[in-house]
Amino acid sequence: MNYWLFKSEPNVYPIDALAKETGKKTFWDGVRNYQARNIMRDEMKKGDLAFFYHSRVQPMAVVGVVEIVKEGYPDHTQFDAEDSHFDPKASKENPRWFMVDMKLKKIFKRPVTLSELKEEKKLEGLMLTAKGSRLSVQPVSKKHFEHICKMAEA
DNA sequence: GCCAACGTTGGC
DNA sequence: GCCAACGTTGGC
Repeated sequence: MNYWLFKSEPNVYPIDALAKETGKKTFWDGVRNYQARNIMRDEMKKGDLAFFYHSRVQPMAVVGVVEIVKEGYPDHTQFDAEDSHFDPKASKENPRWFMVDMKLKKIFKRPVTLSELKEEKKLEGLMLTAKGSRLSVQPVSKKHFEHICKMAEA
């Protein structure tokens, strides 16, 4: 079992929105970065857990946990000329972009803020806090995942 | 709103 | 296949 982290801007899609989805799950469309795509297409497995991180807006923090409920499949927005994520080079026979389905597991009562993540020595090597790291879907080690969960409960 | 860091594109 | 130009991300 592997662990991950999704970034989201809360003004676009806050964690609260996950709880309101029909059937309590949502597809994570719109990712247009090859590294992130590869992770969703090839590496994420059903049952994997991931942090949900709020970026760009204060407080920037890990705000909860989601579970992967469906493995990588083509992101339909790439085929839709009306959609802002439309990709003219993608076709249904040859899709370029993939997404997964997730469902909410837990909203932290005490979100773990970015500055806390940076200060914690045990989280050295965490991709999120690495300089210049912008990947919107990224891996988290088991050790780091568990430690951040502990921080959220403290 | 700024801008550093990074990713992608396209001319050569 | 290089790399300049451009676009985007995301913390500050």
